[in-house]
Amino acid sequence: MSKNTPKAIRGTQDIFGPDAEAFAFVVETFERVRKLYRFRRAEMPVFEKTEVFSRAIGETTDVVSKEMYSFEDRGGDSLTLRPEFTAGIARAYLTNGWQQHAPLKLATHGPLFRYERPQKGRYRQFHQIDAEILGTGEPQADVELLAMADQLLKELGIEGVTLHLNTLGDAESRDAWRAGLIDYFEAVSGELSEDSQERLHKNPLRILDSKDPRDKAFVADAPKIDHFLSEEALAFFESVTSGLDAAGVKWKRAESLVRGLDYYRHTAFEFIPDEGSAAADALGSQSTVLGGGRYDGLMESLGGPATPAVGWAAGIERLAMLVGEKSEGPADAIIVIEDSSDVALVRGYAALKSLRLAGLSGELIAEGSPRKRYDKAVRRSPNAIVSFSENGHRISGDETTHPELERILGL
RNA sequence: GCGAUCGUAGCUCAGUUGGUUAGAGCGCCGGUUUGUGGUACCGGAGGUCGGGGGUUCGAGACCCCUCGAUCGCCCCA
Repeated sequence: MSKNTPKAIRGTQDIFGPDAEAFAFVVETFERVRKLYRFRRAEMPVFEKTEVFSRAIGETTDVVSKEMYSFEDRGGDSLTLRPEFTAGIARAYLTNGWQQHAPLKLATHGPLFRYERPQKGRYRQFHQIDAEILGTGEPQADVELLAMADQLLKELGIEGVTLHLNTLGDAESRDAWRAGLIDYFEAVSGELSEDSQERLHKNPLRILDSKDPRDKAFVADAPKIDHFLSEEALAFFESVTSGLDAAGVKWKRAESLVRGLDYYRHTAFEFIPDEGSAAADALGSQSTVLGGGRYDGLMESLGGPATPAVGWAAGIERLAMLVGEKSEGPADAIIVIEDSSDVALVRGYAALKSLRLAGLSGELIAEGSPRKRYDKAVRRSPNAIVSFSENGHRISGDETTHPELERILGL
């Protein structure tokens, strides 16, 4: 490689080979499962006005305050490469009048951008699959969404991952809990980690998540959300959990699970690898594989009418790390031209076309030393090899398929 | 933003306390061999050792800067 060749941008990836196959497998499985649950496809722009994200996600969040790819376009507007799906979907819902379809089940996937330090399972351009149910505040929407997530992980063959579930309550419950936590941690603030002293006023809920042993000592006795839950919020959560039980979705209560973005209310959840599992090992410290929750206040922050909604997103790269080796699979047939005659090549082209019209996959090997072409074909391990020379053809591979192949190729 | 480890052919890696012209395997290209066959042998192309500066008679190796990768912290999917 010349030193003149530009390098890829930090934190971006060129995905190829088994990794690309695993990536495609995740997306294809998501597409299949999403149809089973009757979620409709939507495509949103990759960039939006910056305020779409800053207003929806919250100015003080890390995502908005230091991780966005923002730039000014030629017209002087501040635009931002989407750091997540939900805000853009909410904007689309409002600006297109999708209220008429409520409750609306949407699915999408694509690239997201966050200016973070790259790490295992974390990239600056990364990819997510995403599912949302917009315009309904019914707990059955939460159940439906989680049932789909659960089935998706099963269809991907991912094991050792558990649904961790919590409720943040409604806006009042959440605010009361937050105030309670501040009181509690303020009393011992001198003994908390530096990070948590920072978090105390910015985002006290985050302290509950801390990995620092100094914090953990106090987290166990910190006030629990359950004490602050209004009757309605409690009833909502109970109806979600009983729905999950009925739908056969296994879950685990995670009292200290919070979500980083300001818009979450009520249900919050993450699918996390079990400790010591192969999945935990494969993912490293970026362990949440799928996460989301209810965001009843989000639409209002974008100037829309109060519109309840739930959603989740999952990192395609992280899922791909868990699905195991995927390979391309063998070609149905490879056509080899075994000499340099024009006759053989012409017959090869014709055979290739017939093959593909019949719905079989295949390719042609007619380059390089004729003597070595057959070896090349063998190395690709196709189901069959059809070789042409000036005065004939030969088929190798599973003999029972030869008559069928000869019929298709007109031999 | 902070910390640790690491950058040598397309890939995986050797390269001794600093010492001539930097190596191997795989892959690629060609030749011979074989001829229902992932064979064997021979040959070839491909590197300003991530980049820049410094120390030295001499640097792939030592020092500084920089870029990148990997793994943690943070954050999150």
